[in-house]
Formats: sequence, C-alpha cells, structure tokens
Amino acid sequence: MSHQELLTRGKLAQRGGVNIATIRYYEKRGLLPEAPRTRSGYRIYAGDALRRLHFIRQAQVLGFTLEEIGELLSLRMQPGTTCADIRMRAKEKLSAVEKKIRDLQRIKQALTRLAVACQGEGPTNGCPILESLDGGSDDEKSIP
Amino acid sequence: MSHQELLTRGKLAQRGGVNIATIRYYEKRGLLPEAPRTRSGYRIYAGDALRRLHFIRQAQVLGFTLEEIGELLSLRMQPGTTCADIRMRAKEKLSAVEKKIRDLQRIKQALTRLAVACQGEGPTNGCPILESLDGGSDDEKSIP
DNA sequence: CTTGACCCTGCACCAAGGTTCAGGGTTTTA
DNA sequence: TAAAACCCTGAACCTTGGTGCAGGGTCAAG
Repeated sequence: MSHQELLTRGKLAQRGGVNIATIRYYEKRGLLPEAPRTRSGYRIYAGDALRRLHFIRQAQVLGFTLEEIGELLSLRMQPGTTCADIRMRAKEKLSAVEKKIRDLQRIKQALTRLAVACQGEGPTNGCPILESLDGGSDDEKSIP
Repeated sequence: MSHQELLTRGKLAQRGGVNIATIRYYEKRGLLPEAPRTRSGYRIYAGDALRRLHFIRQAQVLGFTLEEIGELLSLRMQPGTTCADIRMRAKEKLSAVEKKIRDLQRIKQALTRLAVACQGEGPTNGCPILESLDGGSDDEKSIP
C-alpha cells in the first residue's frame, strides 16, 4: 500500500517537527537506526523513520526518558530475543504505563473538582491538586 | 499517629525520597514555599511540604516540567485571582492531562497486543509499539 | 559553471534539573 | 564537653537532551 517515500535528513526533521541536529543525536543514541547512505554520504530515510520519530517525541511528553524509549522500541522479535523475554519486558513496561494512567486520572479528577468548585463560587482556599496524588503517605487534609 | 509532624530539611528530603539539596532548589524555584526558620536559621517543615514534594515528584514522572508543576500548584484561590481565571487555567491543564491519558492508553494497548501476539508464538516482526501513536501528532489525516 | 540550498563531520555550547563542595555555625549524643 | 551529626550559604560542577558553528563536499536551477 503506502509506497515508502524516501526522505533526506532535512525533510525528515521537518516532517517530524524536530531540529535537523536532533536526528543525528537520536541516531547516535541508537533511537533511530543508522540510515543507509547515498554514494556521496547523504542519509536516506523511509517512512518507518518518521513513525519512530513521532513515537519518540510523544513518549517524551509522556515522561519517558530517551533510555526508556529505547527500551520500548526494542520490544520486538529480533535475533537473540526469546518470546518469553519480550513478554516479560512488555509486562514490566505495561505496569509502568498503567501507573502513569492512574496518576494522571487522579490529577484529572482533582482538576475537574477544582473547576466545579470554582463554578459554585466557593472560595476553595485549599489545594485539591495536592490531594490528587497522595500516595498513601500521611493523613488527611489540614485546615490552617 | 496523625498530627502535623515538624520536619527538618534533611528529614523532609528523606521522607520525600529526594536529595537534601533538591529541597533548597525547589524552594528557590518557588515550588516549595519558603519554610519558617528556627532562631538559628534552620528550616522547619510541616506535613504540607511533604505532600507538595510527593506531588512534584509524581508530576515529573508524568512528564510535566517544573514550570508546569508550578502552574498546577498555583491553581487555587489566592488574592488577585478570579474564579473565572482559575477555571480557565484548570481547563487548559485538563485537556493536556486528557491527551496524555489517551496517548498512554494507546501505548498500553500496543504493549498488550505485543504480549498477546508473542504468547501465540507468531513471529511478529513488525513493531506494534510504533503504530500505537500513529496520527496522534500535529497534522490530521486529510480526507480527499 | 556558478550560486544557493543542502548535507557531511567533529566539537563547542546551551538549558533544565539537580548535586557536590568549601567554609562555617548548631544540636545531639556518648 | 567533645565528637558526631546536622544545618546554613554561595558557587562550581554534573547529566540529559539537545543546538550551533566552522570548514568543507554535493546537487539543482539559472
């Protein structure tokens, strides 16, 4: 179907919404594979690289470090990995992702409560945000 | 037991799981309020500070910058803010949070599919992770 | 066949978020 | 009443994730 369009480094950067130097950096870090070159040494990328680039950017916004992103991207069948290995690593990542989702949902609730409370014009001098992530440490809210 | 325990800077750092210097840094950044001092200049913190610290750390893992975290923490009724203002800012934050949740859910699905595919012993030489966030970026697919 | 827009490389530099250090007081404990 | 264990400050230093620059080749248009 999608006949793989070939991109130069500059084009890839532009389409991916990143600086051209960033691509070289990601390549050095191993997040983008070393691209094949023309006779004169220019890198040539296919659509695959663009997808990877998008993924990297979004995963960063979600709080993953480049190292973690590398781990996510390496979750696939490759020579030298067993299926069990992949399944295990995928499950580890999965629980990290699920925790993030839960935490974000608590923040979301707090923000919603805040907006609602505010609508009702009550002063709300407390900070609902702070309560959103109380991970079972200390106790309930205090009133100054 | 649960009444506001007073903490020294070192204790707060320890309970919050951060380096002691980090606390000073957060204070300088305005993320933690300037703590009251003893006669000799030592900072003293109440449980409130610990809650803030926890929040900051978790929000960071969720991909918020310290600046954004500051904005989240300032979402409360204070002299000089109107209710409408708060509601607006809360709603902005809310949509950012919702986007993160959606993106994470897509990654979660991809990871789940990956684990399942792997269970079934199919080679899966593709990379489901890469597809998880396709199209979630800046430009929408245009319909011809 | 030249000019401008690109690409190559190595290396220097930047910003955010912390961490370590030096020099000096304070509090706790044996 | 010391030593050990903390705390104070300013300033230097570190890691991550990039950016910019110099010096030099390459490709397409005019």
